[in-house]
Amino acid sequence: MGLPFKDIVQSEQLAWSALAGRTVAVDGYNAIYQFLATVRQADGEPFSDSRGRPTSHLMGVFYRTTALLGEGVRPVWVFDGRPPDLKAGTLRSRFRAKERAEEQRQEALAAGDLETARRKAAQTSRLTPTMAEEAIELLGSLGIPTVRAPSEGEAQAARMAATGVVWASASEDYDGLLFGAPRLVRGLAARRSKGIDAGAQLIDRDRLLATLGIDGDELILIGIIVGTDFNEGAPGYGPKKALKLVQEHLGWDATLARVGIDPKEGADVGEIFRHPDTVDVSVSEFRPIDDAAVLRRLVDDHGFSEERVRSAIDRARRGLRIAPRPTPAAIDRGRQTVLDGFGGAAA
DNA sequence: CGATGCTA
DNA sequence: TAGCATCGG
Repeated sequence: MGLPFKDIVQSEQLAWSALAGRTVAVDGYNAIYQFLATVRQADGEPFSDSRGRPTSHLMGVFYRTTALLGEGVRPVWVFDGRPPDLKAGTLRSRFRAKERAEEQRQEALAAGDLETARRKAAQTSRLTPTMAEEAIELLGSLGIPTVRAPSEGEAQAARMAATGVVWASASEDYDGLLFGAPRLVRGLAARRSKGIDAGAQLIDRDRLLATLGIDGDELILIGIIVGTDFNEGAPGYGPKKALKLVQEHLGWDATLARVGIDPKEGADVGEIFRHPDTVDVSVSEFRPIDDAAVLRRLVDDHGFSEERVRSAIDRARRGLRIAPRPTPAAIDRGRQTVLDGFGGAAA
């Protein structure tokens, strides 16, 4: 995750009005990690209930979902399954980075440097299975469809966008473009209060490829050169240099040879992006919000303010009255798409 | 992060 | 009521 594509990808501003009525696949782990890192108190401590159980993930999922619904955006939340074996190295280094951040937090604390301690604490966040389960259960009470991906959530979301089950994939990471998502929405979290009708940014994959003068395989090639979750990348190559090289159209093998990436490794990583492990879901409908269940989960179980929860639900319900725009798949079949549950996968 | 309160 | 501060669990 986190391909450094910012410098080579251009996006267009997407107003909330352009998103209203659209269904998007939200990368759940991507979003929840952001919540764990940023939904914190001034002292850097994550939120927790009276029994000490973390609640930052629930706050983030609840308020973001109700905010999106309030704008008329219909989010299907997609969660990771088992990571590909090739991701082991990335997972290991993330684990080490967390350990290092924890040490640095302790040091900063001992030195009385609260600002650094707070920053380091944000980097130690761990997303536990319990957190994911609680988030999925809460989304269920909100009537939101959730999908458990067989492997990478990012790949599953891209597949859903590619098959037209949803209009776009929503994530802060660019990986979805390599997985073939025709539309990627970034910054969906952007606060409305900040700008007038701020909305988000849209990256249209076909337009991007046309602008760069490359094809989908070559986009994957750029990823492999700069490094992905599944390989290290070539030393000395950033996105601009990689793009320039790929634009020479030397071909897959010759390009990898030029940057010194093992052809077998390149082929394996390319295969993950071209044929990721995904399921074709005929995903589910957005059901009505079950107020009592939401109140029980947030207010009774975790001590949320009933007034705040009720007002967020009201906001969401107002947005749900905005007519859904048919997804591309629904248009293909000439009828409204009906999404169902967990796509048949265990949740 | 997103919601709410306070201030001018 | 826009813009900033701080609260939320």
